[in-house]
Amino acid sequence: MFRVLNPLLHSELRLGVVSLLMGVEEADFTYIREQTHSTAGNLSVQLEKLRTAGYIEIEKGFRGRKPCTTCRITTAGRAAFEEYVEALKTYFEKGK
Amino acid sequence: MFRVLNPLLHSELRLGVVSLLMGVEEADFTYIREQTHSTAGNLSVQLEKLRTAGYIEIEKGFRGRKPCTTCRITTAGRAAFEEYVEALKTYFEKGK
DNA sequence: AATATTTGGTTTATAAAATAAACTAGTTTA
DNA sequence: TAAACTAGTTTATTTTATAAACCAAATATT
Repeated sequence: MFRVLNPLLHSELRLGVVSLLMGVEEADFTYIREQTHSTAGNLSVQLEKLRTAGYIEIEKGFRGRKPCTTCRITTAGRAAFEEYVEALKTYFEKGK
Repeated sequence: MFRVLNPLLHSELRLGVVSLLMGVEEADFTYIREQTHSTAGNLSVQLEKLRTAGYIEIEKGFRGRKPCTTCRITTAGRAAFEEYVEALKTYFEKGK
């Protein structure tokens, strides 16, 4: 009846990050922090978890002379997100 | 962009319970435990949280001579569930 | 008829997660 | 050049979820 919800995605912030990255080529740390209304500390921790899981890639570079961390979703990340959506549906569809 | 997800509902087990109760008049403890594949201890704790929040009603009675705890969703519970669904959509709709 | 087992849970303890606070390194501004 | 800001990381704290231990009553077993 109810499918298991991938705990890595079933977190408000990580879900926001992945959802955001699903819609763009890439996004940098500051932009993600703004869009998700998260603190830098929390975001840093959650991005690292997503990276460890292989759901995103993190590239540390520079924009001008300032450091700039860029994130991109991976194929595995996309698949996990889509699977999560399917699992969630079991909580909202009538009966089944 | 991303709406806040009610933390009381953003929990796999509590979401399962509420989702289940949305579709039925009432359900007893054992049935809910089976359907959600949860342990009695965990379910007991989570039901109490939902009750405290006013999302469900819990009635302790007897079926024959055995105790039987029956749960029902409240109007507030329904509203919270529907609001949660709307909030979730912001994580899955393109752009917006 | 005593004793073991099962039912239907609750309470308490532990593990895991999210979040916040403190800190670092370098940069820009006054 | 000192203060304040940017862009984060690391560590500590709080919260949450989950599991383990427990309890009372009912039923089944020898």
